[in-house]
Amino acid sequence: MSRGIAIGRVSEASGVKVPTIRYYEQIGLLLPPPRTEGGRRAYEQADIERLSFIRHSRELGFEIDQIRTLIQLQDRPEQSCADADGIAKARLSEVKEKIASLTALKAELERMVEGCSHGRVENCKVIDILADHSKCRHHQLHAPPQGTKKLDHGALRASWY
Amino acid sequence: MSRGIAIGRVSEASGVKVPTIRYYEQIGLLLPPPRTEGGRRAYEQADIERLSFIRHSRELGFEIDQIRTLIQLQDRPEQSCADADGIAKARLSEVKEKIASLTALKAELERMVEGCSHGRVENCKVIDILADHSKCRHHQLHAPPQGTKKLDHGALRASWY
DNA sequence: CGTACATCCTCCAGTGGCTATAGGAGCAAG
DNA sequence: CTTGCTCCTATAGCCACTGGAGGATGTACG
Repeated sequence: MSRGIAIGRVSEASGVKVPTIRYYEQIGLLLPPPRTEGGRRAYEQADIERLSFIRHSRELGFEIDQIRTLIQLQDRPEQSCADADGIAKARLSEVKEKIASLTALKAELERMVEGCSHGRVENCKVIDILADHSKCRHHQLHAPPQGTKKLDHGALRASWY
Repeated sequence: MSRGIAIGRVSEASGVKVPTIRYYEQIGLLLPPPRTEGGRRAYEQADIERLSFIRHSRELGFEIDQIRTLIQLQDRPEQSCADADGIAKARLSEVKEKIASLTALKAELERMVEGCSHGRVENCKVIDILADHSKCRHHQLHAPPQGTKKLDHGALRASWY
């Protein structure tokens, strides 16, 4: 019995949801495992570890393509780790930038909320500041992170924060 | 001559790209303007102001649906601004949470980068920490923001940061 | 008046990283 | 043998846009 671990167990053990595991296989991030006679995926312990690696990387905000590179590096332990270091450093400066942006954002939102007289909309600081950009202080907040080609196409996305 | 402002001018003046303006019209965020004989959109100054409002709101990370509500409020100046205040406060606590998450993330990335011996992958702290989740410190980092229905479906999205 | 060129139009497909649903098959326990 | 759980594939949807094809319109200049 149990030649291979079922996808549900792998999901539980790795913390990656079942459809996400199948998705990772589809995009070539995870090797297709052998199947049982009935056609079900039969994984091994190593797959759980790989998925944990992927999950942790995603939690740290690395993109799928970067994770692909990191996995390749992991599979060649005799290589230089300069690339891995570079990826991590790039991510670190992204994170620093985002913290800076969000901190400026926080200041402005606080200004809005504190200035709200809790009366009617006509005197509301929240609406006021939104309507008149000149009343705000973060004019240069939104330069997209330098050196990212992938995010360029989504200039104003809320999710950028 | 110039009965109405062309979409290109509006785009320039508001800072919202042309296709995005058409998209906003499509999803009902912006009223369809009258057209010229040739079928081109003819805007007024008020549209530029509305688009500036939208852009600024997006920059502050508000979602389209929230902006819809904010616009409705703006159009009824005699109403209470409690709703606007609520939206801004909700956004503020999201931002605070994200700053906290990112700060934890930054700490872990710094630990990875500092620990890197700049040698081979087999001794690389970066790969090491990614592979073994127990070696990291942010286990409880990623509870999705409470009270957001819209973001629930993207649990691990990198863009969340 | 003709022509070159900028700007506009609609429609549709693609982005990232999944998530959800439909419609079915496999499999162990009672 | 039936109940109920897990699994399978395939497809569509999410957000907030962005980009391109292929064509129409408007304007500046000769």
